[in-house]
Amino acid sequence: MNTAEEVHDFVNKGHEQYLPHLSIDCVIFGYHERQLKILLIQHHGHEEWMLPGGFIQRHETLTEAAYRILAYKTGISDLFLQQFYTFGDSAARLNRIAIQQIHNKTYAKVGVTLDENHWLAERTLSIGYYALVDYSNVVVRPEFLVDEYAWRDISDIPALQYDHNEIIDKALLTLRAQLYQQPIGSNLLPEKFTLPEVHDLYETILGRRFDRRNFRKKLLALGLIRQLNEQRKIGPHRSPNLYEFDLDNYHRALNEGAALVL
Amino acid sequence: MNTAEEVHDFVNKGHEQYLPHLSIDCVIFGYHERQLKILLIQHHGHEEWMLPGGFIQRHETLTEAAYRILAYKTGISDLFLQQFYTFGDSAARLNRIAIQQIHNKTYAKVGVTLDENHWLAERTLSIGYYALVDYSNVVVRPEFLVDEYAWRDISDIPALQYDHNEIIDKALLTLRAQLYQQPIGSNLLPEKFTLPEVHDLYETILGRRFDRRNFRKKLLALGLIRQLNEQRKIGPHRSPNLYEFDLDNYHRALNEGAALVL
DNA sequence: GCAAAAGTGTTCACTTTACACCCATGT
DNA sequence: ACATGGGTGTAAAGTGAACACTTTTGC
Repeated sequence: MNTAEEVHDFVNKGHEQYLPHLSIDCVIFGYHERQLKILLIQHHGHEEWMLPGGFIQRHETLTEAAYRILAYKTGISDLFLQQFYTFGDSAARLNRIAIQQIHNKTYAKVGVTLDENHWLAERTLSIGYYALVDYSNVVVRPEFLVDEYAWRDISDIPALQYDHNEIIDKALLTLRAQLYQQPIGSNLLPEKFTLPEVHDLYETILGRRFDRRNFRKKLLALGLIRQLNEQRKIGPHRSPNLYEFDLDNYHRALNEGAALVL
Repeated sequence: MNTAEEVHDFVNKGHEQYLPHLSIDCVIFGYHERQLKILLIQHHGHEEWMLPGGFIQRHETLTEAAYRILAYKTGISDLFLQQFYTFGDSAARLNRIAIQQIHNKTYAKVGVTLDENHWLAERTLSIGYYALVDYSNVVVRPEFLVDEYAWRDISDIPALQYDHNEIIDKALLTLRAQLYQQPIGSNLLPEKFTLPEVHDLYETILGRRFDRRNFRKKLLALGLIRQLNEQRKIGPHRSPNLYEFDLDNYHRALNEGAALVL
């Protein structure tokens, strides 16, 4: 939503287009310079940050909704996107007065006050999706109600609105559990990358250290990566070899669940 | 719901008590005689079977709703219950006319016809939970709209209503994946059990064979089971030893995720 | 020549797998 | 005594973990 008019439309007629009681919240993991970050937004009139999200259109499938929202927020459509949990327990989701107040702060910008039976003020369960993106590919789209965007390091997430901290915790748990079973990486790295880059990616996401030699052996043994006959120049140091993912083996491993990590 | 009156109330005023657009469907796995079965129900007036399920009350949390529904259907409250996915993609969920017709078949029993704006006829996403129960502990509760209950072997599931076959497939996948990471069994077996019983349980759920000797070694090495000084009489054969789960280690392994299986 | 980062192989310990014979029980 | 199912140990292979020195590069 980019104009006050669109926001008015959404508030007044959104329930015709979208399903009430349900939202999608996205934990967008971006990796950059050995740091794992999450995209947060700050709505107008709020101190607290929150996860980007959206609603499900009545005519679209749930998966379509998730991809649409992600593409809208990040401009990326070819990404790793995974539903991980549906949240409906938090006290913050059951307290309608609090929810109404939060919305009213936001929509004050367009001079709207929701009454307590407004569709946006109703109890809403949230379906959590997480995405893995190459940080540097993301061009965040400005929106009328969003004052600020920020990539926050996962070790530095502030207190968020609703139960969004809990959602992030669960997303991280799921991401790490899946990383132990499935190779993830082709979405977080450029097409050609160096071994230290994949290595750092895994160490960062999992918060553990891996022996460089063993790590390389494993990736090669699984056939996930292929060494190229090129190097990268990185200043006053030895030039690292470039590698690429072997996407055939990579996707086979995704499906079969290869134990990637040592 | 046990009377026509309660059903009327539900149809006419259910939207005051329950959240629309959302339901919970339960895949209840029961293990018996080396067979893994799923509890199915058949609504009045229908050929097709379906999964037992229910709606979320406006004032209760999602988890509370799941336990309430399970306890209501099976009479069991101490069970392993796990949310595994939320379904909102199937064409069967988007076709409102088909949904309306299905409901009308059911509620014909109480002489009700839903119009197309009825809350039950709206698009509904389903949050899938699976449960593991000891088959022999379940006393299925009769309900007014439910003609039949059946434990169906997982290799013999008929075509079900809506996308319930897909839900079962996903539940099985998740159950098996979790079984590889977490020990599950204390809910599917009596307190005291023999090694062949656990062994068969695992072979049945995972659809693989395990070497008896290695299987025992593994369970004992992980400290998950304890051998008792008792045997069971099983007719004209050697009496097998009884074991019990070491619940301390068992729950530690549940949390930490011990690689149980060979 | 030196500082910084990348490259590479071997050994040891442990875990997983494979495998076959004897024992207990009831009829 | 026999049919049926349960009990048990050992050896070989494979996998994971530990470990340190050399090479390249730019300044």
